[in-house]
Amino acid sequence: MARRSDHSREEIRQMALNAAEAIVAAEGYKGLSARKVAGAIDYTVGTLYLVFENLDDLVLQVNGRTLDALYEWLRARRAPGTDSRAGLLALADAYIAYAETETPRWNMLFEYVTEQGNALPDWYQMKLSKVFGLAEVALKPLADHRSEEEIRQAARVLWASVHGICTLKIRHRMDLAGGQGTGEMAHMLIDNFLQGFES
Amino acid sequence: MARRSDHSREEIRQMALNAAEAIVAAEGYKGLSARKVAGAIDYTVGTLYLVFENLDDLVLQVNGRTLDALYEWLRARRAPGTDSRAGLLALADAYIAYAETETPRWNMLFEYVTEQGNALPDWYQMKLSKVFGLAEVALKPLADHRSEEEIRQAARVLWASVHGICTLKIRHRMDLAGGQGTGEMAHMLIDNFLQGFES
DNA sequence: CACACAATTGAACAGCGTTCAATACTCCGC
DNA sequence: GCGGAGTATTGAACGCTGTTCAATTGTGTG
Repeated sequence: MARRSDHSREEIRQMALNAAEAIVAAEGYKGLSARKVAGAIDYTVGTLYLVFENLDDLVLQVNGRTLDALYEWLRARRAPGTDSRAGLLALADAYIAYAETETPRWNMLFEYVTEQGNALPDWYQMKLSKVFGLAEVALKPLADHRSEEEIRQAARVLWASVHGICTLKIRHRMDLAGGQGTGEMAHMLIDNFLQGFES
Repeated sequence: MARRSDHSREEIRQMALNAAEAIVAAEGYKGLSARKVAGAIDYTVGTLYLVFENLDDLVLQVNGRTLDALYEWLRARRAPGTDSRAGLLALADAYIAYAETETPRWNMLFEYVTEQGNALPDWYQMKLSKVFGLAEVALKPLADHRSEEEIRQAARVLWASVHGICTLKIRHRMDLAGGQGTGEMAHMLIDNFLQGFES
């Protein structure tokens, strides 16, 4: 076996990330293991640890790719040239659709918790703010009487709120009698929030 | 050893739940293990499996107690006899304070995911809606021109939203430059939402 | 006092993340 | 073409995990 040199370190990295994504999609976050990923790309665990610091590092890098995919998904679905309200509703619907379509992958985005409350790496924060940026842009049309900073803050509040609705629904923390759907809740949120924010 | 009969099954259950809570508080969700819990109450793993179906069952029951504790925490901190806005702000602040004070315990509440998208047991849903009910009560003073159902929905939307803000902050998904604090974000949310909801 | 019953144990199994000495290979200089 | 240097790769090993269940031990009853 050893030293086949068939793949560069970067190729192995990409193969491993692909394999990890497939495993997560098929078996969920908990189904992921170093031996499974290694087996799927025809290498052994040892090789994986040459390319990744540890399994958390691998998960973080998969999450990085998920953030990229999420950004593209949202960008492709935003409502162009419409008013703020419609733009935000489209964005919220797209986010919800992503979470429901790619649930295990989306779940992993938040199940990964840094130990000891350490911050996430810079490149990860950048990808996150790129996603948040979409909400800021959608809110911009209201910018005439609100400061740049206020818009940024409102965008983050809305984003976090839609995310919360999404989370509780998908994790079955809102399976209550007479409950609304995720989309309805997000619309109710945005409609009422914007009435306050516009005035 | 065997059959000491020192403790009833229910006593063992309570002792195990206490021990589990202490372990989670000290080492976090990932630090929890059957052997650790068993060791802490001077029994062996086998006994644990007489009392709990499996470790997920134990986690679920710890979460049940956490929901009870959270309910009491919130109830003790709500602002009595004030208007809706103040009441909701107090509730949000209390929720945020609980999450920040009892972070590992609060985290476990949502890190536990049912496999295959199965719903959570009824007794768990009951505890959840009891907590949500606090927001409904706080919103009630606006009930004159809104239906009971609308209030229920708005309460859940607000709850999920505050939860979302809390989650992203605590999991470091909003450590962005110039970011506001959790409380400020929740206040911005409630203030703007209520302006829309009241009108 | 012995028997039956049930509470309790702890070894066993398969799998986990992680490490690292040993191996197998490739490439370079001769 | 051959030997040696160096590195990519392996896979066994360690201590941990959840879970099961035959074996053991203590208690209460007849």
